[in-house]
Amino acid sequence: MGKYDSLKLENQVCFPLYALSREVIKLYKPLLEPFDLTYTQYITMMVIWEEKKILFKDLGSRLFLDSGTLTPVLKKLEAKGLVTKYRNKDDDRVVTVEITQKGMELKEKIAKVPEDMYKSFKGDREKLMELKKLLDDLLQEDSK
Amino acid sequence: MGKYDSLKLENQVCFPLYALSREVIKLYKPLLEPFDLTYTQYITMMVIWEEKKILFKDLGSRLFLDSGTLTPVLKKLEAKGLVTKYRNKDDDRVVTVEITQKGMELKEKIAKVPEDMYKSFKGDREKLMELKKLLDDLLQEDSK
DNA sequence: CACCTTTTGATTGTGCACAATTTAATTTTC
DNA sequence: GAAAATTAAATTGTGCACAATCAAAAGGTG
Repeated sequence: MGKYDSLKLENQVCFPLYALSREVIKLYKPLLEPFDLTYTQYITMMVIWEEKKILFKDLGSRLFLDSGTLTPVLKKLEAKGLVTKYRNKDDDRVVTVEITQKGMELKEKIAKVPEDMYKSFKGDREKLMELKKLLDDLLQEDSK
Repeated sequence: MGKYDSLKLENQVCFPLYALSREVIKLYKPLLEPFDLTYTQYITMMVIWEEKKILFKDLGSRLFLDSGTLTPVLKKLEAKGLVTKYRNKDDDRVVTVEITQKGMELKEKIAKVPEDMYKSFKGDREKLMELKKLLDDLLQEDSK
């Protein structure tokens, strides 16, 4: 191995991670466009659909996103009428995010997106599950 | 499996891909800061270090980045004196990007970054190679 | 050769992503 | 219980990332 081989793009692990991530998000785009959601808005809604009501702080740690990213995303989701936000009565610093009726209705309509995404995948499904396991492991390792 | 389980964040493959990608880029930050490079600038330099001279178009396809991203990145690298750009004499549309002396010198100095990154990784190295293989496969599949 | 299509890179506008700072409120400490 | 430390979210500024558009140039077609 040459002196600078470790500086070659093809020898990086992070690069295909980064590139594939962006490529997959591009695949989501046409599926989410009919629902007027970006990918970040979509994964944010996923957590809110599951929890119905969640603290801003917890939402951030679930998504690995900080307030600088999440604040404007939630403002847009609120403007679309999908969620509401309010400050805690006991502790004014704490913000709770809650699903609205309209937000729940979107969940019904959008339920086919993961299915469509999965169907469009032509490769080996075993490998995909293997990949997910490796990623989840590393992500957990990192967040410790 | 419940009706909406496929809409749960934990069941997505793309999410850990996206989240881990960002986490790893964050790990690069303190390593690249002494060299005044962002992660995107770093991987761009990687290709230019390897090729010495490369067409703008080819650089974009290597990095999976379009001109809207790459143009300003290269402007910054040029402003730092690491690369030069010039238009082809025969075809004025075509831009060539070339490494400078200062750019080559940076390669020497930065050579320890991949090593440091690898050393800082505490997990299973076998798994990391397995991950890279899966990612490279899927990325190649996608770009076909 | 004039017209049409394609190619190439730059520009514009929107939406993250995150570090750093700020503001406000709460908790801890002495 | 006032000062100090901590916490939570918002704000600010920088840097991508990409779709859409544009402008210029090259190449193909009749």
